[in-house]
Amino acid sequence: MNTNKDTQIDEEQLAKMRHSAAHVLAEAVLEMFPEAKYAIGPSIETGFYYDFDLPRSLTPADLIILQKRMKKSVKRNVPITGEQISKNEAKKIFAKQPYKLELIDDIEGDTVGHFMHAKFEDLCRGGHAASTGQVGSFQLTHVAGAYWKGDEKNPMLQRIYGALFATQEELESYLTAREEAAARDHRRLGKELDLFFLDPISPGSPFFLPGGTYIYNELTDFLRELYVTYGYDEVITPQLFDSKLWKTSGHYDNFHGDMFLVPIDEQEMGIKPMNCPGHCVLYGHTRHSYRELPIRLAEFTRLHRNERSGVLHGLTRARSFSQDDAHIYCTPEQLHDEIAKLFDMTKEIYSVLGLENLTMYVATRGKNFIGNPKDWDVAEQLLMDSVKNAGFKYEVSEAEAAFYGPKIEMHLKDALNRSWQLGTIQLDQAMPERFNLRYISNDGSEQQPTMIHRALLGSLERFIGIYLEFTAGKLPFWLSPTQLIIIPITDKHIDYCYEVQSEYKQSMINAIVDDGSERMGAKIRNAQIKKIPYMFIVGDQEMESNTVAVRTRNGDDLGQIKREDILATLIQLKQTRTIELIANTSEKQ
RNA sequence: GCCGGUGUAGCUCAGGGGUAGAGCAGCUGUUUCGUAAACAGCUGGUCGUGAGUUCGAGUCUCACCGCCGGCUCCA
Repeated sequence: MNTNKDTQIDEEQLAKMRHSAAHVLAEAVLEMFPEAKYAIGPSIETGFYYDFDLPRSLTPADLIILQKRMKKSVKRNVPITGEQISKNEAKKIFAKQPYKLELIDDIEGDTVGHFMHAKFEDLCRGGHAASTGQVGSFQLTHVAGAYWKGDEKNPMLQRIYGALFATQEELESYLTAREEAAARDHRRLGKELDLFFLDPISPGSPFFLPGGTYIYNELTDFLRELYVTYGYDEVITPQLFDSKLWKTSGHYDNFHGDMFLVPIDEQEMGIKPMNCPGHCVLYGHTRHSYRELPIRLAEFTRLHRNERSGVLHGLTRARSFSQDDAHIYCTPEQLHDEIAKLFDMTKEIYSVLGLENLTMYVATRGKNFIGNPKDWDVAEQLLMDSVKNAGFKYEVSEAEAAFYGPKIEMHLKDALNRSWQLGTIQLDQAMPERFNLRYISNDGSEQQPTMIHRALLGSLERFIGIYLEFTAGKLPFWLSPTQLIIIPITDKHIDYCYEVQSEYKQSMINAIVDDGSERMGAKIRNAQIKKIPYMFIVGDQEMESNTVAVRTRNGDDLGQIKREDILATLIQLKQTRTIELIANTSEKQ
């Protein structure tokens, strides 16, 4: 039930409230620091922020003070008014505000918006609540550094973030949800479930424990099955290449800062950040007929990128990672169908994983690019048509393409609503040109193939990270490192447990026996914490009737089930890669 | 890389100039139990690293490293 039915707040109104709260925040900051320089303060998805140039760094205590001052301003409930004024007039008003002066010059036209409430005035395009009393419920959350105009060459300002919602209830539920999201953080789950860890001895390079490795291998097994049906050939290429290769590919000029370069004897070599140049060498190693095309080369080997220290983030942003990478070499005529197949494959993969909420972006040519602009235009249009034909909605991200071609990006959000790019499909005419790749056409002439770079899950590390957050660690049966734990009620049931376990091992289901001296309740609790999909409880009754008592990690008690029946069910669950656990097998019979 | 925060046992954290602590985990016993924590004992730390201040430094200063939140950059 909506408690405020008289005041249904839509997104637009909410944005106005958030933007107004930013003004109230700036007012409070200026009261506290009269010499403060203020920059910009927009509304964002869950609230607002405002950037300031201040004489000292803010502390958490400052936020409490600022919030109190803001609440006072809200209580005074003064009207927020605005008007258009001439740029000259505005420059007088903001004479001591360098950031505002710069913004005035940036704005097109002769006039700018001038908004004020009480004594506070701001340069602003508008969109406000009527008064400070109508900004909703908010809380200042944190301070962070942010470059002026988002450019790292500019000075760094202090950005104060606030959460804001129409009602106190919504604000509180947002703040609670944020706290709960921490429990789904893949870095935390990685520790709790013994999947992986990171050690300062190699920053940004995860150690995969047996459990994490199991997930990784199950994913690649799944992809390899699809590679058979979709006609891919898996290859393995070197890790380390003479810098000549990176100069040919263009990486040396465009990706230099992100590469690990090492001197070896008299030459410089580079550890591969991508597989494409190696695949081009492999393609160019032999002559190809048009009859062989498309050639689809897949590779899972490790890539290394020298990510700047401040951006590393668990599995989702690592220096060492691998991709479900492949490069497709085809004729221009085949391009359209190849891309359509890629979307079929994408849909197949993501539907098995239960991820239906991919956001697609088409990224267009940026400042750094190789090749000619006309080819880019054609390629960009082809991608937009293809993604539409595949039934996906998409957005355009201007100037976000890789340097060698436009791309489709598939994004998903993590537990804290941060968006990450997973899969990508990229078109490339430039690299075949640079590597002088050819195929013999049906008229005997040499032609240049088109190249598609594609990774559908993207980085496997990043994917595993995001997927852990999506599932809160309750992985589907087939991806669970431990699928089944068998719990004896007393020691005399242990032999029977091991007997059951050996059946499962033979069927390639990962079952363990908890033969410790704890009580059954404690063992169940531990299994629950480890999010093991199934628990079999075994006591006298089960031994006598040749059954096991089945319980799921969701707390469902399925009762006693014949050993052969539940085994068949679980084998099927694994083979079909079913996402949900079977809550009650009796319904099936 | 930049701004801010932070670093004490495997994990979560207390201790803020004067003998390094708790819970959980681990180990050893005891307990043999029917669906989310049995009991007892024991082990475990160059307090991120290095300098400095001090009679004395987890504690104060500085530098470096890692991590966390942003910014920038990207799968």
